[in-house]
Amino acid sequence: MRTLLGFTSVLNCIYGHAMTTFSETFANTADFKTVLTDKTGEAFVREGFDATWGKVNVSDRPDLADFQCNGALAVAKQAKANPREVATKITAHLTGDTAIKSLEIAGPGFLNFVLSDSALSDRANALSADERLGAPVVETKRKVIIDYGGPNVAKPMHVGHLRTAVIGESLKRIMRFMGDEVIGDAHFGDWGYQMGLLITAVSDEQPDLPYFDETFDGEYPVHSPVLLSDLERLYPFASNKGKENAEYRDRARKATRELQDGRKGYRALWQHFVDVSKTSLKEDYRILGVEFDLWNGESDADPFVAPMIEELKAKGLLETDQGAEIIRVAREDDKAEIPPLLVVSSEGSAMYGTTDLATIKQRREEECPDLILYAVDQRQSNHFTQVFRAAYLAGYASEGQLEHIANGTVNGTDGKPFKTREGGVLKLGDLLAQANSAASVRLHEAGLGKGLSDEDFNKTTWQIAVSAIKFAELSNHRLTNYVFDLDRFMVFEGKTGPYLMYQAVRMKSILRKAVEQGVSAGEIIVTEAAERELVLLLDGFEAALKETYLKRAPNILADHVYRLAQTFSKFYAACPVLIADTDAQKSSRLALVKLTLAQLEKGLDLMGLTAPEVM
RNA sequence: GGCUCCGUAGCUCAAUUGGAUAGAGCAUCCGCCUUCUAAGCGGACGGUUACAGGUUCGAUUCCUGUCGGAGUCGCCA
Repeated sequence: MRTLLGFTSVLNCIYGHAMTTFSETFANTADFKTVLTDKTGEAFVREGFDATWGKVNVSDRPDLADFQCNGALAVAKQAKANPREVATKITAHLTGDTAIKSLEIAGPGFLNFVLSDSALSDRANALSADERLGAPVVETKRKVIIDYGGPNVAKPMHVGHLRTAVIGESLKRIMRFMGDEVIGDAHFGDWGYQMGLLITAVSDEQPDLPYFDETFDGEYPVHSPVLLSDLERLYPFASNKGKENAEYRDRARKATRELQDGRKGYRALWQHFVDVSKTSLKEDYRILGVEFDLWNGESDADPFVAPMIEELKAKGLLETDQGAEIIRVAREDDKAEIPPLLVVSSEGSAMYGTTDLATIKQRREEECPDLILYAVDQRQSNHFTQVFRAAYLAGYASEGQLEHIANGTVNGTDGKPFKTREGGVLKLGDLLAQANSAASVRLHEAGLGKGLSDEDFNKTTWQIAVSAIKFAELSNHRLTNYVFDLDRFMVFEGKTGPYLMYQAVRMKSILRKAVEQGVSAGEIIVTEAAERELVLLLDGFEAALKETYLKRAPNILADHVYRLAQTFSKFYAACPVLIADTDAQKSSRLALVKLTLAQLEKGLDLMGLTAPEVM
């Protein structure tokens, strides 16, 4: 379910900046990787090679170096030269830099950079002073709509809905933080045949309601005649009956049509369905920390369908085929056969793709986005190919402005699509409650949270529970068909959300104690190995965010955040802060803790998580 | 059958334009709480990256094929 809309064209959008596609580049780049890349690139240029060969990466041999450049190998291959000789010439241009403690040629021609402690100290202090904690900003701000969620009326959310909600929310936060203007749209599934099914089911169960009396001209009741539980019960019932019983199906279709044609009682009843469902959905999303800017539904797109069809006709894009109106979207070089987009079915109704296409038109006219991302299951990839091509043909967007951010499926521990042990669907709300209960038990077992009020204790367990679920989700690449194993997520040991929470809590604890003891943060002076490692990690925030942004892959951010927490934990064990030998060391390490906490909390926030004060 | 995605340690997952010794967590084993929270830290064990070829100085990564899994292929969404 995706939405639609569209009235008349808004000229300044159609002919304005939205037709421009931006290259995705970033502004402030002060991390070691970039600085070293610039320097090394310059060295390559001075040897007559392209600067791009100077790309420096974090070393994958931390025992040998902090950073490395593989460019000499590649350029030598192209120039048919000896890689070690090339590397020698490059290093000659890089001597005399005090930031570089050592630069060595290793193996077949790798350049190994080791940075000086003072360079690390300087960088750490700069990060401390940077309110963005080293995060990059996009060079050109764009307006982005992210379409994620896709919840439906009468269908409770389940684990499958977690994927798009959690990934979409994270991408929204990341892009927004990096400077884009981002609108999150829930794209509520509130229209179509399923609504007709519900109306039919309610009319059979409660035929005396005024909604079904066409002669009724009074005020319809304010309160809904159905509860959420009724909808959840009626929908599967009606859906099955519609499949088995042709007469029932026809009644539901008729109801659908009448609803869409504006039959008053049906509209009023439908509004109750929408309100009841939305209230429940919003509660689930609230717990998950997912916030939409728009709750546009498919119904909001409905008024735009008819004008759009006229427009498509006028443009000569529509073709009648087997009684339906279609747009052909196949291309010469297609490997797979891409079927045409069905705009009007042979029964005269709007289809899934119709709604989506109209939604693109609506968004263009109402929001004029530079980019629309669809965080939707990969199984709909054909659908989006069709819709996107149709949109390009219709001029509702230009090539590259529409992207399907596909995700894999969520499986159970048996490798099949997730089901409860009883074989049923586990409702998201129940799942969250289970996780919360597990967190509560764990906290009690550990004898923690005793000093907390009931309210704070409850808040803490939810933060831990949600972190377990969301981090498990986000640490997988979005295309992975991952196994959802709540028991494993709830163990709270190792690479889990609660681990991240725990490290944040330890940092906060140190900060509180520092205040008590009158220790204040000062200049960071890096000396210990654990400090070096931590600063290098902090420096990597920028690169991790860039990568996450370009690939629309929050697992890269999740990995950075985890490694940051892990590296801090190592530092925590190796480098006492408040009981360090000297005051300067205390101040330095305290500043490092503050910086680490700030970046960790920012990273958590970008994943839609918040750490408690105590756990 | 066509097309898409996937196949990495016993399990769940990573791997930055093709780079050095393929990394984490869990599980198993060994250490570490009279210093800031042990939901922690250190270490060990664990791999023919499904298989067979090809390109390359170098392949988990690119190409071809085989096997295995998932998905999808116009009037559902």
